[in-house]
Amino acid sequence: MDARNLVVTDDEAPGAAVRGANAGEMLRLVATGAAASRADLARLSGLSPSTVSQRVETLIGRGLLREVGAGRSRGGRRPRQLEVPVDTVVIGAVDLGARHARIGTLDLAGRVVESRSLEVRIEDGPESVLGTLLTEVTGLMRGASGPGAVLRGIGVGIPGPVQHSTGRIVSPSRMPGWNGFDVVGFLAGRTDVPVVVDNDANLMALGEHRWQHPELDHAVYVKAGTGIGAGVISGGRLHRGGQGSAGDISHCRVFTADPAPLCSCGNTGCLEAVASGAALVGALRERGLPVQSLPDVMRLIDDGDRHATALARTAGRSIGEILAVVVNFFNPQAVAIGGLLADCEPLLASVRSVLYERCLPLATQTLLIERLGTGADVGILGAGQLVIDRVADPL
Amino acid sequence: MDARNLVVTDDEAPGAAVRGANAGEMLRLVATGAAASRADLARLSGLSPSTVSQRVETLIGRGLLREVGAGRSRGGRRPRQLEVPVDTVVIGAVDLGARHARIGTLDLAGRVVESRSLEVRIEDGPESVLGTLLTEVTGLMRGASGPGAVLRGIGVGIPGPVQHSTGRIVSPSRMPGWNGFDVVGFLAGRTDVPVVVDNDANLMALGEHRWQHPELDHAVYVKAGTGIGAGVISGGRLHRGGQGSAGDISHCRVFTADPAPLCSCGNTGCLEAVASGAALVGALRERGLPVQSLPDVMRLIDDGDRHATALARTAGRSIGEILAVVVNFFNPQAVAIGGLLADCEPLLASVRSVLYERCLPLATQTLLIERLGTGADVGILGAGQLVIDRVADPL
DNA sequence: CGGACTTTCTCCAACAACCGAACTAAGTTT
DNA sequence: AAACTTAGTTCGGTTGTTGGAGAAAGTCCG
Repeated sequence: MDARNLVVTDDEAPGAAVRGANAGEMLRLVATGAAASRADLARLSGLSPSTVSQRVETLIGRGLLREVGAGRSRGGRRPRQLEVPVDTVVIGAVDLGARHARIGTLDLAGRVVESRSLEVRIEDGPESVLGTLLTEVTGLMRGASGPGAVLRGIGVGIPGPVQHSTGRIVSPSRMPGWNGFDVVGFLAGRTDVPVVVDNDANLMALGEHRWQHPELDHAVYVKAGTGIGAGVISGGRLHRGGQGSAGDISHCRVFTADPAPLCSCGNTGCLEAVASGAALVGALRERGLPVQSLPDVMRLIDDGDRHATALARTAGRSIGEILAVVVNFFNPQAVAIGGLLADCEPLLASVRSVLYERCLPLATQTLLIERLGTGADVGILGAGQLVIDRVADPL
Repeated sequence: MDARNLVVTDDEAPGAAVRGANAGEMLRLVATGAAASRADLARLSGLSPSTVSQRVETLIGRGLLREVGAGRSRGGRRPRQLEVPVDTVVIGAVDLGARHARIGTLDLAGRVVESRSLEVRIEDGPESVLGTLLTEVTGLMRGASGPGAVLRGIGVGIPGPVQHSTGRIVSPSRMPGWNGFDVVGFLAGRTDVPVVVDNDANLMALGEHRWQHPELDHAVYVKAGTGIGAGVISGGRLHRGGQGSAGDISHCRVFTADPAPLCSCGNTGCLEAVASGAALVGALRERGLPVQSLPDVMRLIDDGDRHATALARTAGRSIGEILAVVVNFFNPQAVAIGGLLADCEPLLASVRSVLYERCLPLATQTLLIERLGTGADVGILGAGQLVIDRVADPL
């Protein structure tokens, strides 16, 4: 009877040991102030001091990190402080939405330098929309950054299915004229820096995970806005699935009042047809209420309108229903809800309620259920992560 | 405009490059006859000849592989044939079920040497049941294997939630007296080889994935027997989730005829209360039909009983409903259904039908939906994989 | 003030896992 | 017999890592 056999070590989640050890994460640690020196990085990343030294060297060589004098002593030699060259490197990001786009510039830490929203008419087609946005982003960059700043990459989020490997859009539901469009190809022809494209919910997941839950292995991030989507983190990495459509829960069927609403996809009772912002707007208009868009609905709820609040509760229960299956199946450590609808407390409460009611206790006992911790910039933050990972890694 | 930027290489799935390159997989390649020599292994694993040579050397040194003369020439030097020492190394496996347990011995290739079923009374408690099964397995090993055979590890599957990291059982639903039991600790005290424990659906997934879909990155395997569970493969590896409860879809709510059946968990309308073997037995007995157990139900369906078949179809639709959410959310490349109920064609057809109806076309267009390709031994095959991965790796 | 710690960081040897090229070995084909 | 083929090893090199010695630059305490 050998004591060694008593210990069944858990198979380290793949990449878990490396987490915090890739270039993007090191930059973030430095930029957030979590690490100011090589020694700090060694402690936080789990790598040996020698390795950190080496890596820092190559990052400095690439202009992605720099030394800025000595810091305060902690009882020994003073650390040589590190800094991310915020003023010389810029990343562009676009988070395209249904009616609005969020554009921004980010520094190498993945932090937003400047961002703003602008209205877009998605039906103008990809060339027009993306062309304009690209111009806006480069304009933003030139305006905001120092004269020595260099654009190193652009990340784009699309509110529809994107094949991340090719950068193409695949049969989107509310983007006429965009089907099959090669976003990466189009943009790469208009700029000389790397371009990465992904689904908006994926970018949201990436942004929220890195900035709020970097330590979690498995998490689900739901974007409940005009449409409903989700981004999935598995093993610390974005899970895109076999066809890259993972997280697309918008057409899952939910329990509804009897004439199940018809969805744009042709099916009835889809989550999107019941719980999306578009569905709420539609339902309230049918009742003769004066709502034009989702913000109007939110205002009604804030004002305590019974019908609007009831609809929000129903929407929350429907989202919760689907998430209950997701939580049981996937057993994430966190479920976070973002998008405009996440600001609606009754909706969030309903989601929580259904999750606790319909999930295994084992799955919910340590489950975090929360509102997205990051604000309107979460999408471009995610885009920044994607770009930094491509630009900084491989070391 | 730089051509390099046009190429957006897909982030290699983690481990995909290594797949087929770990020790367990090399043994399997040799044992299945897919590879007979070092050169074959190099071709199939993607590793360089020198690396393969090296690895084979260490495997031979560990007694996990051996050389057996030269093979036929293919126009050049004759290969030095390799063989897995089937007669000197044995692995024990137990796949515990509700009323029956499947036990077996496997060779280093992960193939079953001998297996058989035996009845168990799970309510006798873990000490009694596991003690008996351990005795049976060691007996099987001594009987079947050559005199030089050495047991190198034991894998155990449990029909309930298992915390794989500790080897403990956590609040199982139909296993009175097993809650919190430390299976690994118990068995390690009675044998001197490594013991690994996991949920039965996870083992099924592991077995089916390795033997039927080793090339797939993402797949879902459903066990529809007396209970309903699922095993999840993500990134080529078993996904256990944050608490190790991933795949436990038995208490997801499904659409039901009006008085939603009460589940053992206290909720109503659970998948398990509608579509599990136990539920079918119960429903048919309520109608006064003479069924004692799931095989009786299967017989009724085979005989064309209307009620039984209708119930099976309903069960299939319910399973399909949940799987539709799973497929949309997870976007696997394959969904395979095993367990006794998978032999029921009407049920399988209903699952397929609902999946194609309720999933994104993008998610189903290349999705494989099939019956489990491996038979009753799939669980112990999975257990074998788990043990081999522990015994052979790290190289 | 000076010696004894501390902390920070670098240098170097070593290691693990891998690869490619050159080479040996042992065939077959023409 | 020469020319090719296939199989396998040896060896040096690459990459990414670690650990330890030790240099650099402090603080602290008697």
